[in-house]
Amino acid sequence: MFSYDHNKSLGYLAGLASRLLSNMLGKRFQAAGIEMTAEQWGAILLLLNDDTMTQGQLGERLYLEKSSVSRLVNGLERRGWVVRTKSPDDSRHKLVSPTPKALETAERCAVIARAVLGEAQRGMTEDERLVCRSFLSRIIANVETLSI
Amino acid sequence: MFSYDHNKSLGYLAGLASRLLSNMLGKRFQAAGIEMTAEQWGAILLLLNDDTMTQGQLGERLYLEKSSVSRLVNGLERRGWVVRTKSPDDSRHKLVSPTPKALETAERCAVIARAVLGEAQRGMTEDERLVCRSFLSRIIANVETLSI
DNA sequence: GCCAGATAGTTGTGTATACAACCAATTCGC
DNA sequence: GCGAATTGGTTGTATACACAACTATCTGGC
Repeated sequence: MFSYDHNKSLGYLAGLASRLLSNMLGKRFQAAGIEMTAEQWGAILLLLNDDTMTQGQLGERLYLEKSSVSRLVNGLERRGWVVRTKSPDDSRHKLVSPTPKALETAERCAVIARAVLGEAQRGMTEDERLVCRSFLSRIIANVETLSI
Repeated sequence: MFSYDHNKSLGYLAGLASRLLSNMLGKRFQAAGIEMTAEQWGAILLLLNDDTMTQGQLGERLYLEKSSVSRLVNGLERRGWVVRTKSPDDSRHKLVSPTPKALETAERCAVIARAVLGEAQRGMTEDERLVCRSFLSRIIANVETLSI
């Protein structure tokens, strides 16, 4: 007989957890009147930390293909959370910078995101959180090294 | 100043890990001449274990919205891996059953999937794997209980 | 029995993502 | 310096997903 314990597979569980978390975060944002998706939230956080980066750098940090970054930034720009400018050094680069409006919105999002993460991880010890974070980080590093 | 350690966030790491794993799995399938996506693989595994289920049951197991299941099954049907029949008991239900071709393909996919998972988790102890699996399972259970 | 409400699935639409093909700008080999 | 290769971004296309609106079927209250 065929057997494969997919339900126990790390990939399956990680995908499920992240999908459910993203959905919940998006719905909570929406319920608070904030038109931000979970993915936009991830990008805004990077931009508020590093202030300005090129789309390529954003893609490296988010592990996104450049076309995905392009469309992601379109959404952020449309909502007025970032501005796109051509780099004076290399006019191929587009510099993406967060606006004051992004900061203001992110303050409210952070409260919601912390709450969701906290509720999702309730009952877990700090030690477990650390093991899991480290595990996932190493998975990411390992998969990056794999070739097709 | 604004600060939020998103890079350390479980949701971020889990999303990244699962996305990279899905991409790699899909590419490996493709390289082996198998036209199966990671998502189809997840569904096929469930169907080969339980033989026949309704789309609703499939959605419950995969945590997918019914419209997503509908389109997922479309893809599986198109490739001849499942057949859809109306349930005789309740003609609203569509029964989804795997075909012999699905079993044959899955045997080959399982080898690839085990290899990818193994490579992704290399260097990790069995104990860490267990902690992480349990952690993610509890995250999923917790998020399910949350209300908007 | 019948009609209102519930349930299963499909289709329309919008977002997220990858890959391929393309354009524009830069850099490198010579 | 100039043409070729490289790099950064955009657009076209395809898959994956959610939500809303719809259809068809079933169930329960009466």
